Amino acid sequence: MAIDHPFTERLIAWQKVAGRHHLPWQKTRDPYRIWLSEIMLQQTQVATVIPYYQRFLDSFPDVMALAEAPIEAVIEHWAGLGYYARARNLHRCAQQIAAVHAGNFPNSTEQLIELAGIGRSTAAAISAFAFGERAAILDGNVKRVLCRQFGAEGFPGATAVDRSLWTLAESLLPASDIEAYTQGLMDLGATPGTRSRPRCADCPVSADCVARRDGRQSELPASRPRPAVPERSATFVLILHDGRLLLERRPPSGIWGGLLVPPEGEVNQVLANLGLNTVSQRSLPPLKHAFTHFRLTLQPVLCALETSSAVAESGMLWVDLDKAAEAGVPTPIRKLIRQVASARD
DNA sequence: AATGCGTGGCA
DNA sequence: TTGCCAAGCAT
Repeated sequence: MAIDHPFTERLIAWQKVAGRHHLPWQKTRDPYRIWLSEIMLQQTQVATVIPYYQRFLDSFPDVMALAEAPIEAVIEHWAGLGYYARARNLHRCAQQIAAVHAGNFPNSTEQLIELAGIGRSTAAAISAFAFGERAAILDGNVKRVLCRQFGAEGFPGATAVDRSLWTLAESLLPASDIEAYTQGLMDLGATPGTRSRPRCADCPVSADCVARRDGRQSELPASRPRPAVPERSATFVLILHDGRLLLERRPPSGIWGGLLVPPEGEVNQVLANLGLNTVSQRSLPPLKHAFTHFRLTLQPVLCALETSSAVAESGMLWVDLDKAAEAGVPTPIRKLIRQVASARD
């Protein structure tokens, strides 16, 4: 006979004495009631579900009553609970059970998962609680518990991480006591193993917890990666004349609001707008700069003016190249100016 | 494989 | 105030 993992043993023992035993859907092995609770509890907290669960059972006491009810009545009972596809699938599932299974819930995860609205985790929860089947759940609570306990890295929403967590969840299943084990996982995530400020002193598996050992409770599980920031590029025209650089002041709001920057835009367009003629134009190496919400590649172009065209437009000013870096310019512009200044020396 | 789906609680 | 996310699933 296989020996359970220490995590599994401790969790089962803890659930029996310290776990939840009086939730409305725990007083039964009726698969209908367990199924209803599992669907309502998808992405929804226990306290929110309880009143809906009781009203729903009052109106639809068994799967046949639900199957025969009009969809409008089902939706009406679901209103306010959110994720309304769950209600439509619930009704469809009841009708599938009525038609295909003669009104009796199938008693294996394999068959349950074929039904509308029942995925891998919900099928496992139903078959564990209603039929004592040895099957692994993996909901948000369990992911959090496993990531912390075993130090699993990566965002659990990513496919590869999800796969490895399922494998881990399967490997931890107990030889017996699947009900207490499954409920214990949920209870652990709900009570001591909360997302923020977990109460490790009350946790039955904190002694072996990798996150606690390393003080990384707040880092595990990893949060959703920030959406890729947009990439932008912009040409900045560095116009030099008599050892001075032409700058313009940005509008008060927006990026670099109120700061001085060289004119931005396509080179010849910028020069034409300013009524300037150049004797030379030279592209400098591009410079990357990261903002919070986008990344900018600055493409500097160095221009030398014909003397006769050295006339500044309004809103623009000439700044000594040696002083320009300190004249209230943003960091990447300061870098550019320093490069240009040192290249002239 | 990445998104959309509802609502409420929390920091 | 805003962002994050919860007993996930379907597409």
